[in-house]
Amino acid sequence: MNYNEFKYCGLNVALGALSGKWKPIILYYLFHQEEIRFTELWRAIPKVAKKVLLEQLKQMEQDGLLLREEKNGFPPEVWYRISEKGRALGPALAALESWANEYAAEEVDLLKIRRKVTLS
Amino acid sequence: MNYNEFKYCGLNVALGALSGKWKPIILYYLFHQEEIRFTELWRAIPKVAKKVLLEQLKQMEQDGLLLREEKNGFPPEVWYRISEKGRALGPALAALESWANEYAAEEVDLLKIRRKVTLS
DNA sequence: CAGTATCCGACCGGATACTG
DNA sequence: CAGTATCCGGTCGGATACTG
Repeated sequence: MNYNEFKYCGLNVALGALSGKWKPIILYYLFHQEEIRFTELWRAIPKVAKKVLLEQLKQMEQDGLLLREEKNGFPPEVWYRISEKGRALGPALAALESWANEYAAEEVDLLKIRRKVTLS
Repeated sequence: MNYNEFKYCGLNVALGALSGKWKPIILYYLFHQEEIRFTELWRAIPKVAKKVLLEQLKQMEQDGLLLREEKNGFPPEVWYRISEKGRALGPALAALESWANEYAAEEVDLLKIRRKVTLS
């Protein structure tokens, strides 16, 4: 595999779909809650700006990780749920987590972490 | 698991260690090449600035993903190789890759992707 | 050859106010 | 309530020149 092949390889696609400050925690709630309303999710995650949360949800929807259901009416009511594609990420996420638990047991203050996962 | 626990969970640690534009491709070479010299790696990855490549290698070394061996003398000669901890990421990376191959078969132009994976 | 020092642009995430 | 519009600051990555 040379560089040009690598650019398109699946690993980068997967990491790209996970790239976003709040996506892991969003996935966590979607995995454990079957269906969650926007404001509920927003309140569950303190310190995230509404705009940013919406951006990341939109990206995840475009990537097919979650489903967005809008129940029309007023006031608006939007529910998010994990998609099949998103749920299929479960094993990979579990593998990452168990790796960290085995090899990086020390807690890390993630408030200080700020590294792109982006690709080229 | 509430928000504060989540901040420290293993998934975020793992994604943090993978967060960096060139880390996946660096890992690729380390997985397949046993030992690789800096310039060789640099030449293998076109379009990456030497400074940036060094930064990411240093982060990966600090995270314990790779080992850096400096053979003193002149000219300097530095070899990088995967560590045990780094190699242990293999299954998780393979899981991500197979997920992408199954669910995101369409190729994506990664040159256009630029999303942080960062955490909070 | 490996690494450092600068400078810079782009982008991401944060804060706030506003709309339908 | 869900979403948009602005504005802003920090940080990451890119380019280049330089050093030991």
